[in-house]
Amino acid sequence: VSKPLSAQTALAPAASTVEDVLALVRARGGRVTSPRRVILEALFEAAQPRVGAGHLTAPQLAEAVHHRAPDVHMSTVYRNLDDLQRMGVVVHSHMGHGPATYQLASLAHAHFICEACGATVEAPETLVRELAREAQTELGFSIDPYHFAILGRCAACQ
Amino acid sequence: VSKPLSAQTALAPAASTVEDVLALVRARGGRVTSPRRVILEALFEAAQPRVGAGHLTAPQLAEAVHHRAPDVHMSTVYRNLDDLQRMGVVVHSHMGHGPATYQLASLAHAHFICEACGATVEAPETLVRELAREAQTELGFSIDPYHFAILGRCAACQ
DNA sequence: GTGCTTGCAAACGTTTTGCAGACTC
DNA sequence: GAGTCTGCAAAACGTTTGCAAGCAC
Repeated sequence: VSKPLSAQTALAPAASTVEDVLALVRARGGRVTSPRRVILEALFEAAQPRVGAGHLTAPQLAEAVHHRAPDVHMSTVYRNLDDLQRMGVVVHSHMGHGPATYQLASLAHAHFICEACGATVEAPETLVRELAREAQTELGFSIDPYHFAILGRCAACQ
Repeated sequence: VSKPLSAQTALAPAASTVEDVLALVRARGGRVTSPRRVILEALFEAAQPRVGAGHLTAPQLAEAVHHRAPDVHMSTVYRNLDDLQRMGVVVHSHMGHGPATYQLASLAHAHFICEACGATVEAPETLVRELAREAQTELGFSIDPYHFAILGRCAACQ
C-alpha cells in the first residue's frame, strides 16, 4: 500500500519558469523559501536539453543544490520533494534500479531503459496512450504511465 | 564442468517442484545446500494461491525461511536471490514503492498496482504481448514486461 | 503571531561487503 | 581437493524522523 494520495492536487499545468512554479506553490498553500527556490532552479536546469534528461535522484539534486547553496540540508531536499509532489509540481519515477528520480510535473514522460547499456528512450505519447486505453477498457484500470520505467534492451543491444 | 555464474542464463522452463528447480540449479553449476533448498521452498509456498501472490520482498522471504531454519542469515538470503537470478530460476520485480519482490521465474507475470488501495492486478498476457510488439516495431526496443509494475488506480478506486 | 519550513543529528530499513570456516561436488 | 557457499560483523546506501530555532505570510 502506497502513501496516501488524498492530499495530492491536480498536476501543474505547463509552467515554464521557476517563478511560474513558485506562484503555483503559493497558490496551493506552500511558502516560498530560498531552499525551495534553489531546488526548483536545479530541477529546471536539469531539464535543459544540453544538461540532462530532466530527472535527478535526490542525491544528485542535493549536489546540484549545494553548488548554489551549500547549507541546504539533505533532509530539506527530501522534504521539499515530498511537499512539491503533494502540490503537484513535481513527480517522481523509478528508472531501473537505484533510487527514484524526480522531475518537473510539466515535463513528465514515460521511459524505456536499456538494461545492457543504460540508455533511456522516451516513450512516444501514442504508445503510452494506447496502453492506457487498453488497461482502461480491459481491466478498468487507470494507469499512471510516468511512474515506472519499462526495462528491456534497446535496438543496439539486442 | 562448472559454469561461470557471471553470465545470466536463459530463464528456467516451467518447473513445478522444488526438486525440479534444484536440478536446474545443479545443471547450471550451482550447488544444492540446505539454505538454498529452504529459500526455494519458501518461494514455492508463497506461490500457492491460498498463501500469497507469489512474490515476496527479501525481508518477507527471510522471515518465511526463519520459520524452518532460524539460523539462515539475511545475507545468505540476498546472496541466494542473486545467484538464483543469475541461474535464471528466480526473477525480481519492482512493485510500487518499497523493496523489490522476488518470484519463481516460471511464474513471472506483469502487474498493475492500485496506488490507492494497494490491490495488485495481473496483466493479461495479450496486453503484455501487444505492448511488447509495439515497443519492438516502433522503437526497436525489446521489453522485459515483468520487471516493473505499472501504477495507477483500479476500477473501484477511481 | 501563526504555523510552515529549516538545519542538525540520529535512526531507520534494505542491501552489500570482507572474512574465515564449512560444505558440495 | 577445488571452489562454492555460509554465518557473522560491519558498513554502505537512500531515506525518514524528532526537535528547537527560523522565517514567510
